[in-house]
Amino acid sequence: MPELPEVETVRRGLDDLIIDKVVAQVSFTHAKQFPNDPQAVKNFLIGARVRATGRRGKVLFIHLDNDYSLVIHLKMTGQLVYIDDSARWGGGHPSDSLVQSLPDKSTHVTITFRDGSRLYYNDQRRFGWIKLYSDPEIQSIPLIAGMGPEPLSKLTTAEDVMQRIRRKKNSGIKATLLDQSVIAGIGNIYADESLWAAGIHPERRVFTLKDAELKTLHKEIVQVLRLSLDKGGSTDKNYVNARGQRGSYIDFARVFRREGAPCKRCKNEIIKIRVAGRGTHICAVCQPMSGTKRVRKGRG
DNA sequence: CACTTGACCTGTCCGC
DNA sequence: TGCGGACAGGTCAAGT
Repeated sequence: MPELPEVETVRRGLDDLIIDKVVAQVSFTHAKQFPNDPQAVKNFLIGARVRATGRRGKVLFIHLDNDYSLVIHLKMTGQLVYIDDSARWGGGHPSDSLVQSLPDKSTHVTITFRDGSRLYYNDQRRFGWIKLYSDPEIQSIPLIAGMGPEPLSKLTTAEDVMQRIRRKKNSGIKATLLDQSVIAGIGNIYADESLWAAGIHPERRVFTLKDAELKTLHKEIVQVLRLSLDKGGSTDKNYVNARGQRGSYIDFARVFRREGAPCKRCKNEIIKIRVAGRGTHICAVCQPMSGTKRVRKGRG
């Protein structure tokens, strides 16, 4: 489930790998994954040069030199993997097996560049998509237009984030964190991780949260996203970066997928419950519904 | 209007 | 060993 750290890791990889490449050819298996007018693809994608990469929340951009961009959402199982001859024959890193085996049956879009290198879009469950937009159109994509602030941007203040969360007064705090219009880029993993770190039960209604709790939550969101970025994101099952390599944040996770294991703060057993329709991992001692529990610094 | 639930998909795991 | 069903979760549409 690529969230902000995973998408940003892919973006950084692409930025090293595909800038200045010229698109020569595009193929796809399902129009739902690549829902583009063939004429627009022919006119504005084929022959275009990659100018820059970008990201907004969990949405990835490949900006072309003609004021068009590929807009990409990996959703749950999407991968963007770049392969050239040096990766195929010279790599030597642990992801070689994946690199060697592409394309495979999960490859739904293949972009071939003029130098023969390729960008594969793989998506086991086919929830994600790649779409060509003119740059002005991007702003009118509802998801983009309504998206909340970037949590890691220096321009985003704790006060702004807290105020946006407060507007969802009757919602549960986890549902609020997952709402991309409140804050961009958080998904199930980092919602659970940051709520544990802040000592807040995911079912707490927003109006019950004290300012100090929201302030701590904001701080922990920033820290957990930064840590994950540092670890190259989380690979649960599918996620890999643009070179086909896995991320290692899961090894550092405090609650996510740790049900049955001891809480790293109080040794109580981590349990899995269902909140906002999602599997949710908590320490019921550190994250009480009452919200009166004082959270000490974890060494997590 | 505010908020919650179901649909979209397919691979994996569990119980029988 | 095979099979049905639950489960995984980001976003949008539909429902309460």
